[in-house]
Amino acid sequence: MTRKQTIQLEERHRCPVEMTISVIGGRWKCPIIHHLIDGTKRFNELRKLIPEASQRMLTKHLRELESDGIIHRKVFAEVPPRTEYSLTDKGRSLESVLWVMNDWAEKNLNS
Amino acid sequence: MTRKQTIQLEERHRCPVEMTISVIGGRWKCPIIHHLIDGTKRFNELRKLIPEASQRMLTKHLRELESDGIIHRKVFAEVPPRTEYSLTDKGRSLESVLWVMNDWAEKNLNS
DNA sequence: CAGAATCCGTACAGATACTG
DNA sequence: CAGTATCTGTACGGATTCTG
Repeated sequence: MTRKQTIQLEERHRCPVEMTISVIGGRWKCPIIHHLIDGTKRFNELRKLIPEASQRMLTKHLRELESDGIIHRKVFAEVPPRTEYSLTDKGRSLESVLWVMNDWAEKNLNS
Repeated sequence: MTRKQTIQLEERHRCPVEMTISVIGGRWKCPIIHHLIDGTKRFNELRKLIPEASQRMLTKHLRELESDGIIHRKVFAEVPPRTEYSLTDKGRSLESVLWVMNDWAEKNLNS
């Protein structure tokens, strides 16, 4: 077994904290989750709410959040197409975690 | 001003949650903090405790944690040189945050 | 409307060699 | 011992164009 394979193996069982970071750590994942806490949103709504994110990155992060079970993606077979994104129960359970991080930052990073 | 407005306002710059992630989000920062919770460590001790990290990356992340005020770096003017790393108060205050993230992952990412 | 595909520059990360 | 310095590869992110 090569060193690279060993590392990749170890990467699979990172510590839980790092797994949490990998779920919420993307540049646009916090904004996405935050806006979905307010309610279901369509793709272009999210684009307008997070204009700094390119469409490619928004799509990518939405797909990652979906495959991590944080958000639900519902596609309507219509013309023109419509897609609605919403938080899953797992996604909603993240809210308290985010608040803890939020409060820590406000207390300790008053820079 | 409501809590929600606070978040949205800061989001334009970077929301507190993302600031927290930027502090602890590096590949080796969690392992470093974790080992320093157990007590002060020298550079080569950390290398042995986190062998998968290259020396360059370990140094880099230690410096970042230092400049974020999470760890303290004490250099002894000796030959051979000795450097001791320890958590600051701010660093120790992170522990509860990490536990919240840890617990969330264990509950929700049992994959 | 909600994306997929492509191209491209930069930042991040690893390996190796060197040093006070 | 505790780092630098350098070279190199890769992954990330942005901009643009195309499509069912």
